Amino acid sequence: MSKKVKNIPCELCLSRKKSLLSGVPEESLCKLSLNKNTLQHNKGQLLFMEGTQPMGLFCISEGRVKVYKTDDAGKEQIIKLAKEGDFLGYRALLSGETYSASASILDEAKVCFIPKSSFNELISKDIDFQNRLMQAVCHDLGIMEQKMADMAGKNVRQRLATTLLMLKSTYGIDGDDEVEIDIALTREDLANIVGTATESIIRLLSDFKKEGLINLKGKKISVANERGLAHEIDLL
Amino acid sequence: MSKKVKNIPCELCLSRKKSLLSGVPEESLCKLSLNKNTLQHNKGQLLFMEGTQPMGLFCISEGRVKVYKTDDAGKEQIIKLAKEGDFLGYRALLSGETYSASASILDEAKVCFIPKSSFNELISKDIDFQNRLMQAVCHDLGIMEQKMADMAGKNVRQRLATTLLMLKSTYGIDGDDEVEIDIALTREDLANIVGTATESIIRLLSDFKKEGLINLKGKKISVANERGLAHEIDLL
DNA sequence: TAATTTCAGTGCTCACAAGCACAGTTTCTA
DNA sequence: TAGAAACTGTGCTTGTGAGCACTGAAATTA
Repeated sequence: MSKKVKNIPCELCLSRKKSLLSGVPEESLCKLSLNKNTLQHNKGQLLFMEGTQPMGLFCISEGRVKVYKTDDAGKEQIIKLAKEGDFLGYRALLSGETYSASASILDEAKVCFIPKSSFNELISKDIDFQNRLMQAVCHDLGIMEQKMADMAGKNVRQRLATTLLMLKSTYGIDGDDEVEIDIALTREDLANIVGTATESIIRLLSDFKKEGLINLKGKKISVANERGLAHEIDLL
Repeated sequence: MSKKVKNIPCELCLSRKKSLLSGVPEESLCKLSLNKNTLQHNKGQLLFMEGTQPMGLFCISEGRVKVYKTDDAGKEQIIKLAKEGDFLGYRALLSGETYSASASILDEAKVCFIPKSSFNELISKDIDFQNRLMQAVCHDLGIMEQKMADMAGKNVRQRLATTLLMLKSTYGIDGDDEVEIDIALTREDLANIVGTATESIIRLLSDFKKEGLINLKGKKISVANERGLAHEIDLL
């Protein structure tokens, strides 16, 4: 279940430094803090649902969230993963459309909800913030174009290698001679990122392990040979 | 080849009504007209290339343009098609990155080039324009997310049907009992939109024709049964 | 801690779609 | 307008990856 917890003031939030709010003056942050709500969510909890109207913006203070579309057949495609400091739901808010995807919690998370009006006020008053926001949206668009092209042009093996490298650089914890990917994803989640069947992911992960590219300890995946994985992507 | 032609003043341009410039006051438009250049391009001409630095914005006055990424193997994936009134290159300009794709002319076209400085001035002086721009970018992001999910979740037949319906609604000319798709695409272009091999497109088009969904007259494709095509997409 | 559910892993089969080779057609262009 | 080049169309073969059925392991929950 989700429950309301004591608000984490934006001006004191550690995740803020990683977010688009990092350059916003303290005065504006305090104002934001007054109007927002911090909620604690459990694993599996739905944050928002495809097709519904956005009422505000979500800012992740702690934990991980997956954003996904569900097709007519019920299969989900994960659009992106979000972590502490990330904004969610701004696309729908800014385009004036309904949510084009759903979001749900991957592990226990604290998420702040900023009402639409407060967000709009921040945008209109802070030109710098608005510019950074525009920059971020345009960057995201570039990422998404690349993902689209990858889906069309790369095979499952190449896409899995791409995904593992992305996960490593975002959620990697450096170990002795390997980097552990620290995010709670099932094989099914991984399949829904890569855009393939769960069985294919399982088989390919075990191939990668045999080839010394990765290591598997239960759900935990570690990258053992980054260059090798990168090599899988371009030339095969 | 590309050659410079007499500038089409923005305030008089017929394509402007369809563009993001439609709400911009005449005074700003005149200023824009003074600093821009109108160029006439032939089929095949490159407008900009992946990886290069954007120097300004392209606005299509006449004709059609394809925007595409080229992968390591040399295969191109068409990201989007642009027509009169569409802006090109704003993503790179606004994110401060290099072009993430190339653009080339599909048939004879007139394209205006607006230098970066003029575009930035317009943005900073016209809040309404900036808001519409943000809205447009966010909308594009939603489109691209959907395309990514389609690539992952739909088969080639479904994706071709989706593409044909999109082309119909954008480039369709109503005929007696069918709608002609009025854009000069080769079967290879179509394959590069759908994300498949040229042979597959050829075979599927001929299947669709046999099934009475479309008609083919040389390069021209006409949609004969829109509902039938739509039915191909969701339930199969 | 037993029972239930969810998740990981494996073998097997089959179909979609890619790729090659080649023939015929249309469109450039010299 | 003749020749070249680009594009369309068809047959054939092959491999990737999806889907099903099932076993075993791990994680929840009563």
